[in-house]
Amino acid sequence: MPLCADLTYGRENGGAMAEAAEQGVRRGRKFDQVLEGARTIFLRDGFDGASVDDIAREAGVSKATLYAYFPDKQVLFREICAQECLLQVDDVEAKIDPSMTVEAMLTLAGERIAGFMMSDFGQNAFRLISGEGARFPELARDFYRNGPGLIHDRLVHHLHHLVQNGALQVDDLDLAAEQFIQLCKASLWEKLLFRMDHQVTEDRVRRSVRGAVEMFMARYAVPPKA
Amino acid sequence: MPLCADLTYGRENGGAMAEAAEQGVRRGRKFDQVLEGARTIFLRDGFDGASVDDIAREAGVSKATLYAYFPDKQVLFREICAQECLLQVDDVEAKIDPSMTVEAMLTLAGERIAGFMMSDFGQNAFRLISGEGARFPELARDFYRNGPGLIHDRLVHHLHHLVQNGALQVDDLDLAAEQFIQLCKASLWEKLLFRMDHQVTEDRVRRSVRGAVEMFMARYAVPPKA
DNA sequence: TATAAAGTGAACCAAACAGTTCACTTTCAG
DNA sequence: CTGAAAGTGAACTGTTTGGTTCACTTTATA
Repeated sequence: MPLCADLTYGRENGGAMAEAAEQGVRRGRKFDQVLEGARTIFLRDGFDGASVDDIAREAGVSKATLYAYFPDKQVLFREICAQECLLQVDDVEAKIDPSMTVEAMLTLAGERIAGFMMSDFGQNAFRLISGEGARFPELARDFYRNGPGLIHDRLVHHLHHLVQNGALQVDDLDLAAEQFIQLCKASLWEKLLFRMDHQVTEDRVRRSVRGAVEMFMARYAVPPKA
Repeated sequence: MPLCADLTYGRENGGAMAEAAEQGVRRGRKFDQVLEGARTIFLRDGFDGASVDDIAREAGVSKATLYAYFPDKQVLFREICAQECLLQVDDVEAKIDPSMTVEAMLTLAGERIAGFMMSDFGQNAFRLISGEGARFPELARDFYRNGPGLIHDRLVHHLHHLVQNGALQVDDLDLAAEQFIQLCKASLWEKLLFRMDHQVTEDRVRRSVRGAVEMFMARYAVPPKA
C-alpha cells in the first residue's frame, strides 16, 4: 500500500539545486550552462555516446571548468537525471479540482500522463534510463520512484477518494491505477519508442485517452441504481 | 569447453539462417558459437558496453575467427537482433484454438504476451533496442514490426473474427488490440524495466492478465440480449 | 584599480577498444 | 595420409576518450 500522504509541500525552487551539493559537486558562474549542455548531449547520445568534450563544447565551457564542478562523468550524469526527475514531479504536481466529474478528472490526468510520456524528453529519458539501468541500478530506481511511481501513487490517492465518494467501485486500487496509466499509452507508446512514428498529434493522444476513460468507466463505474 | 567438436553437422536452424547470408557474413564451423556468445554479451552489456574481445571469449572463439565471419561489430549486432526477432515470432505464432470462449482466448493470448515481455530476454531486448534505436533506427523498426507489431496484427485478426462471430462489439479494432496488450503489462512492466522488481511470479502475471480480460470484457462484450 | 577567484585552451597521459596480420595448429574430406 | 580450409593467439595499429595539468586571461568585487 502506497502511503501517499498529500504531497503538496511547497517544493519551491532551489529546485535543480536540491540534489546538487551532495558529492564533490562545486558550483560557479557557468554551472547552469554545464547542466544544460550535459542534458542536451546525454539525452541525445546516451551515457556512452556522449563524450565529455562534446558536452563541454555544447555547454560553451572548457573541459577544465566542467571537471572543476564535477569529479567525473558519472556524477554529472546522475545530477542531470535527478534534475530531470524534479521537473517531472513539478509537472505531475498540478492540482486536480476535486469538484470535477470522474470522467473529467480521468481525462485530465490521462492527458497529462500521456502528454509527458510522448514528449521528446519523456521518450528520451525513458530510453536512456531504462537502457542505462544495468550500469546505474539505483538511478533507475530513483527515476521510477520520482517519476512513474509518483504518478501512480497520486492516481491511487485520487481513485481512493472517488471510491469513497461512491463515484467508482474498485477493489484493487493499485491494479486499477496501473491499468489506467497503461491504457493512456495505448496505440502510441511502443510505436514512438521504436521510431515507427516521429511525432504524436494532439488528436491521437486524445483518442487514446478517451478510449482509456471509456474502458475504465465500463469496468469501474458504479452501476445505475436499480 | 572445446568438446563441441562433433555437433557441427546438425545444421538444424534453417530459420535463423535466413537473415544471415546477406552482407559479407560468412559461415564456418563455429558460427553458432559466435552467435550465441554475442547474444549473451550484447544482451547483458548493450552495444557499446560489449567489447568484441568479451564476445570472442564468451563464444570460446578467437577474435580472428569472429572477424572472419562478420565484417564488423554492427553487422554482428544486427544479425543477433534479427535472429531474436525470429524467435519471438515463433513464440507468438502458436495457434489459438478458435473454439475457445472469448475469455479463454484472451487469457491465453494475454499470458503469452505478458510472459514474453516479462522474461529476462524480453526485458533486455526491449531495453537494448529501444536504447540503441538512435544509432540503428531501421533496426528498431524491424524489431517493432517483427515483434510487438506482429503480435498486434495477430491480435487484431483474432478480434476481427470474434466480432464477426458476434462475441464482441468493437468499433476500433486497432485501439482495442493495443489496449489489451497494454493492460496485460499493467502493474508489472515499468517496475521491472526500472529494476524495482527482479522477478515476476506466475501469480502476478495471472493477476494482471485476469484484470485485463475483465476490463476488456466489461468494455467490449456484447450486452446480454433483452 | 588591485586582487583573488573563476574560467580557458591546448597539450598530454593512459586505458580501452575496433579491427588487422601472421606464423602456427587443428580439422576433415577425398 | 595428405593438403587445403578453418581456427588460433598474440602482437600491433590507430583512434577515441576520460581525466589532468598549467600558464594564461577574464570577471567580479571591495
